[in-house]
Amino acid sequence: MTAISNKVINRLTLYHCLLKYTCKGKPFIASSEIADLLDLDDSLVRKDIALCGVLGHKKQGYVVDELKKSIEQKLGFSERKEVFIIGAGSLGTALVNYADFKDYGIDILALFDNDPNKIGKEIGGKRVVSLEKLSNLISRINIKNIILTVPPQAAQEVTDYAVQCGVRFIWNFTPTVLRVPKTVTVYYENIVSSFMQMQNASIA
Amino acid sequence: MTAISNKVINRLTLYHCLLKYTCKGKPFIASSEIADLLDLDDSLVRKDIALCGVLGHKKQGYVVDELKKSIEQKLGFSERKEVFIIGAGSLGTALVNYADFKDYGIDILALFDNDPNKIGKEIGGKRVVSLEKLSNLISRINIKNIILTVPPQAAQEVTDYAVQCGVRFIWNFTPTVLRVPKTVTVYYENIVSSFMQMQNASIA
DNA sequence: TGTATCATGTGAAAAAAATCACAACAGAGA
DNA sequence: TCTCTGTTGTGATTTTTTTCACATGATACA
Repeated sequence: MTAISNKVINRLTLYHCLLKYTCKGKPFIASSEIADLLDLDDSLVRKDIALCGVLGHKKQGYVVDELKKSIEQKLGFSERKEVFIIGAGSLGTALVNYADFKDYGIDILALFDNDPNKIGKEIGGKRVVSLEKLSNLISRINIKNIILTVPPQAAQEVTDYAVQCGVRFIWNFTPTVLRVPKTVTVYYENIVSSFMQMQNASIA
Repeated sequence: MTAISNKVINRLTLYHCLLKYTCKGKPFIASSEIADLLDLDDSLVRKDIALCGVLGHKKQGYVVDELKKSIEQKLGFSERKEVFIIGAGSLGTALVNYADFKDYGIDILALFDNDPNKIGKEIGGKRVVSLEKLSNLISRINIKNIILTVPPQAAQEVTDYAVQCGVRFIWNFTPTVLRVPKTVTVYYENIVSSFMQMQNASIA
């Protein structure tokens, strides 16, 4: 089981979306179809698929259902991943409501916030809890992942606290760079950068 | 003016966040500081910075203010980019409220939706407009960019319509792959993939 | 049954990205 | 003033990623 690069993860996830929504009902799909839709080289698609251990069929392509399941397995979609959201603002709310998360095993347990008007209420069926309780809850149910959707000014402070509480992975939706110990992984969901990359595509 | 790769754009944007929030007040910053915070090689940081045409100072590093401005210029943060959001659900709402967009020149003009309960209302200070009016508005004010935040089931249909209306760039927040003509660019904001990449970091 | 076709699977080559290594030299401090 | 240090800037190397090219062989169809 070789490690697989982020680029491959990204593409496999897109193939999976494609199989899930675009190819509904089709029994087979060719690498060239996937490649055309995503503007990739077809041999690259085949190599990605090979990493999932799926074999295609000459003159037919890949079995959609099998390929979809193999991607799910390879990327661990069916393993349950419990997550807390810190910051019950509109982005936190949007993520709680992101319906597809459950198909990927991403299970949001609760939201945390400091705002007394929000604490105790429910958003998207999940309870909003006082940030003070984070420490307690993390140790009790051993949560490793948090989604950070607080205002940028508060990001580092909240991060320090979360790290102290034992968090291991921080999915950072704030436009800030976080100072964390080496044992903690920050993944930057750099929304603005995405936009710039999109615009760049016009030149490239 | 050489074209610059998406990876570089991504990193430069992060450097910019860092300069904006983390380094407030400091006059200088060394490539090694940036590298440490972002877990990169310092020579890579220097090469990225060189692409912006900024020169550093021996034994001191880069002038924070100058570097920040140069990144803004290189990535075109100050050029105004007008955008429509299609889909006034919770994700659309979150993006309208994303305060930092304006610092990057991203200007959301309006939201579009089919829901009669939403049409005519305001979200985050922007008007929600009937999707039917998209064609008209696009041709009148020549909008090129849309943010797509509709439910995945509706994504392709709305995309077809938007393309027909003359849209050039689609920032796709839905977990779907879109069929578009070669003249249209889709940028996939593959939220789930980000999470998987984050988890992957534990192994890598 | 035979043949032509078309999609796979994969080595080899090319391109892109990152790392290494170090000369240069400005600045700090004795 | 002199020396030492720390940081830049960059050429060379390595690693990673992508593309190219094509042999293989299953399938459709006559």
